[in-house]
Amino acid sequence: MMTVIPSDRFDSTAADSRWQARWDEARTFVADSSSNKPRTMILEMFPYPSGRIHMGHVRNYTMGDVLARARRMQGHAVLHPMGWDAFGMPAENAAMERGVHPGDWTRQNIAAMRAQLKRLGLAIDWTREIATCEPDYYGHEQALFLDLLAAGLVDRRDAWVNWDPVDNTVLANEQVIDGRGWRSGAPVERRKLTQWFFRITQFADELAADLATLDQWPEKVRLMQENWIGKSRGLKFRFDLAPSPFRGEGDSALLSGERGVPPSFEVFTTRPDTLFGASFAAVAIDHPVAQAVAAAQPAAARFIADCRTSGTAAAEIETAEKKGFDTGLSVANPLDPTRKLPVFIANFVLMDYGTGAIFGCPAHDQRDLDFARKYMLATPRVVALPGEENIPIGDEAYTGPGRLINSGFLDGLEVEAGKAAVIARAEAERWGKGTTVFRLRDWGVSRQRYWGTPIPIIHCEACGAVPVPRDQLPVVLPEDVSFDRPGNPLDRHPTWRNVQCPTCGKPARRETDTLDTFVDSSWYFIRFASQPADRPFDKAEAAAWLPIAQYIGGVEHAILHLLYARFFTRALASIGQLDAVEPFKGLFTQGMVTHETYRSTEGQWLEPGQVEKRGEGWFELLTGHPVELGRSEKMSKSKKNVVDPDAILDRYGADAVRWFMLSDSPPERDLAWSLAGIEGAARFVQRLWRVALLAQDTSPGADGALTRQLHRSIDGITHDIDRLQFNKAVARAYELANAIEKAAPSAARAEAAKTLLRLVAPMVPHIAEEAWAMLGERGLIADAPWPAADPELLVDDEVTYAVQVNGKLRETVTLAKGLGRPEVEAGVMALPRILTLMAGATPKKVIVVPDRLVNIVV
RNA sequence: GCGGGCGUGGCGGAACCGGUAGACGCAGCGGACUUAAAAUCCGCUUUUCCGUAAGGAAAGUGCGGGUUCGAGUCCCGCCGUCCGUACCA
Repeated sequence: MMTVIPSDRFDSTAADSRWQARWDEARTFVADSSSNKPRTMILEMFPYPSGRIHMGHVRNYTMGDVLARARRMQGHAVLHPMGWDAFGMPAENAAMERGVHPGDWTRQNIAAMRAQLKRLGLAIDWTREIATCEPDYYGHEQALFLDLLAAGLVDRRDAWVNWDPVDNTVLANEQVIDGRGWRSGAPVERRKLTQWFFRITQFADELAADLATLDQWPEKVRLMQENWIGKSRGLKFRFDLAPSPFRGEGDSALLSGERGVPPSFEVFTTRPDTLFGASFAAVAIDHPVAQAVAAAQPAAARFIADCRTSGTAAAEIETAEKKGFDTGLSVANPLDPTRKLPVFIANFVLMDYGTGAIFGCPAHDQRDLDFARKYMLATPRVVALPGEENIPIGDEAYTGPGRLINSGFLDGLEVEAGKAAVIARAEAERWGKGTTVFRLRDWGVSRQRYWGTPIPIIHCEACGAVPVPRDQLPVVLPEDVSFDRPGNPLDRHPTWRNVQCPTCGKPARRETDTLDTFVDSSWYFIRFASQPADRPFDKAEAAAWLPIAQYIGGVEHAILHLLYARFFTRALASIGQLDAVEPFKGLFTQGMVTHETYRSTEGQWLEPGQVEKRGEGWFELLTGHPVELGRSEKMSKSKKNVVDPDAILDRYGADAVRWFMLSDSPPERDLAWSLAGIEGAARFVQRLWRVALLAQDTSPGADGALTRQLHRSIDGITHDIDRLQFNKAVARAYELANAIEKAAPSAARAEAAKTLLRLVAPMVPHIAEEAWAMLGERGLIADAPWPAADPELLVDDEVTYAVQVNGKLRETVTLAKGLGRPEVEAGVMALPRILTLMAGATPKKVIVVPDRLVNIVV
C-alpha cells in the first residue's frame, strides 16, 4: 500500500507520474481474457501519428477513458486498447520535403505521441498496442486480402481514376479540390487504370438495411450512410438506336456497324410512370455511344473535349449550363414505338450512376426541363393534381403527387401505381426490368504510393496476377527507397519488384501499388481483440470482445471509415472468419475543441499567448495594438488558435485537463477552450482535495439529508456516464461537493466524501488515487467497486408542491409525500397567501398532480 | 436545392413522460481574511417596475399563431445559424 502524507494541497506534478507508474506495475488495465466477467470493449478511433497530440485527441481519449474506467469499477472485464493508423501520405511528404525516411518519421512521432498520451493517465492496455506500418500488422492484412480475393470479394479491373500528373499518382475523390490535386495543384486528369477493388457493392443492400439495427448510433450518421449508399428502385430498359427522323440522311452511316456504335443502350429511371412524357434521351460523355459517335464526328469529339475542361467544383456544377450534342440518332419510346426521341450526348448525365444514360422527361424533372428549354424540346405534362391537368409546365418541373394523364393505359393512376404498371408491362413484354440501383460504388484500393501495405500479388506474363504464397508473407516494404523524384518509389526500386512467378517460376514482377490506408483501419479493432502471430486474429477471442460496446470518434469518419469497417467485418463474416456482423454496437461522435481567434490590425493571426484582455478589449502583448477578436473555431495551426496539451499538462496536471474536457459542453457539441475554463477545472481539483480531507474527521453520527443527496448523486452520475452525458455528471459532482462542504462533521459526511472520490475516479483518476491512499484505503481506487445507490434513499418523505392560480406560480408548500387529492387540496386552499388571492371566491376547478403541483382555476 | 442539428441570462449550458425556467460552472459585483497579493470563505447576480425594508407585480426560452388548467417541451407557419450533401435520372 502506498502512503500519502496528508497535505493541504494536491500536487499533480508528483502524483500524476506516481500513479501512472503504479497502474503500469500492477498491470491494472491489461485486459483480462480469462475472467468470467462480462467483456466490454471500449475504443476511440486510433490516431494518425502526425507528430503531436492535439486537444481534439485529448477530448476523445478522455471520454473513452471515463467509460472504460467506470465499466471496470462496475465489474466488467474491459478491453481499452490504443494503436496507430501509421501509413499515409504525410510521411511521404515529410520524406520528400525533409529527406527523412517515412518509417523513421512515423516511429518517432509514435514515440512522442505515446509519451504524451501516457501523461493523461489513460486506462489503456498498452500490451496490445499496434502500428499499422509494421509487418506484424500489415502482413496479416495481406493474408486477409488474399482470403477475400479467393472468395471473389476482391477483383481487378479497369476504372476511371483521378490522376495527378505532377505527383504521378491516383488521387481519391476527396483529394481533388476544384479539379486540382490537393498537393500539387495540378489539374487532375481522368485516366483509365487497372485497379484492385473490394466489392463492397455486393453488400450494399445489407449495409443499408442493417443501419436500422444500429440503434445506438447517432441518427445523423445512419442517415449519412444511407444517403451515401443511395438505394433507388426503378426500371432499367433498353433503347434500340435508329437514324434520326428529325434530320436528313447521312447519320445512318453511323449505324452501319463499322463505326462501332452499339446497336442499343440501356437507361435507368426511378420514374417509369412518366415515360409517356419523354421527349429525348441522353448519354454521358464517357458512354460507349458517345465515344463511338465522337470517333465518327469531329463536332461530337469537340463537344466532349469541351465538357471535360469545365470544372467539377461544387460551385461550377451549381451554375453549369445544361449542354448537349445532338447525335443525329434516335430511339423509340417503348410504350409507343411511333414516338421517336432524339439522342443527345449531355454534360449533365453521369457515367458513374445507373447506366450512364437516361430518358428525359422535362415536365417532371428539373434538369431535363432546363435542357429541353435550351434545345426547344417538347415538355408534355403527364402528372397532375385534379384540376391542374391543363396548366402548362413553366420553368419549374412538377415533381409532386397526382394522377397520370396523356399516358395511354396509365391514365388515372397515382404515381406509385403508375410506376408499378410500367414495370409490370416492361417485364411482361420483356423490354425492361424492375431494378434497384445503388449510388455506392466498389472500393478502389490501389494507391501508387510507397508508405502503405504492399498488395501481395505477383504479375506473371504467363500466369497473370498470382497471389503471393502464404509462406512468403509478409511482403515487406523495402527500406532503401528514394524520394528524390515524384511517383511511386516502389516502381523504380532496382530489385524489389523482380521476383519469380510462384506458379511457373519464370521471371515476374511484384505489384507495386499499395493498399488504401482505409483498409488498415477497417480491421484494427479485430486485431486488438487477439494477436496471434500466425494469423490475423483468433475467432473465439474476436467473438468474445466484439462488437465494440462503445466506439468514439469524430463525425468526419461518419461515412468512409465507418462504412468500410462495416463492410470488412461483413466480408470476413461471409467467409466464415468472424461471427460478428456489425463491428460497432454503440457509436458516439464527439464535438471539436475550439478556441477564440485573434487577428492583428494588419490581419495577421495571433496566438493566444500573444494577446491579452484589458477591460472590454483585446490587445497585442508585444505592441499594445488592439486585436480583433474572432469567433471560436476548430483549433488549427493556420489560425494559430491552438493550445498545446503538453504545456497545459505541465501547468495544471492531467486531472484538470480531463475535468475541463468533460465539463460544461455536451460531448457531442463543440467545446470552447479557454484559460478561465482550465483554471476553473484546476480549482475544482484542489477543492476536491479539501473535500477528501474532510473524510479524515471521524466524528460519529448520521446526516439524513446529506445521505439522500449522496444517493441521488450516485444514481445520477451512474446514469450520466452510461449515456456519455459527462457534462451532467460533472454538474452533479459539484452539487455533491457543495453539499458535503456545507454539512457538519459526521460519519455520513466522511462516507459521502469517500464515495464522491469513487464517483469522480474515472474522470480525475490521479487525485482520486492520491486521496484514496491518503485516507488510508486499501488498494487502488481504480479497483474499488462502483458505488450503488440505495433505491429507498432516492425518494423523500416530503415533497414541495408548486401552487399555481390560473397557471401562474403563487406559492410553494411542503407536504408529506403520497397524500391523497382531498388532503392536498385542503392543505393548499388553507394557505394564507392562497386565501388572500382567492378572496372568498370558489375555484372553478382544482388540478392536483400528485407530489408535484396544484393549479387552481378561477 | 435537398437532408439533419441547433436557437434558453453577459458566456457554456440544466430542466424526467407537458407541471416551480435558468441546476452546475465561467465571468461580474459586494464583503471577510491579509501589510498587500494569490489562494480561500460568505453573499448577490434574467429583465423591468413598486417598496426604506420584509416582500410583491409584470414580462421572459429566435419570431407569429394554435392545442391545454398549464408549453422551453406538442402542432402549424416563418426567421436565423451550423453541419452534411448534391447535375444520383
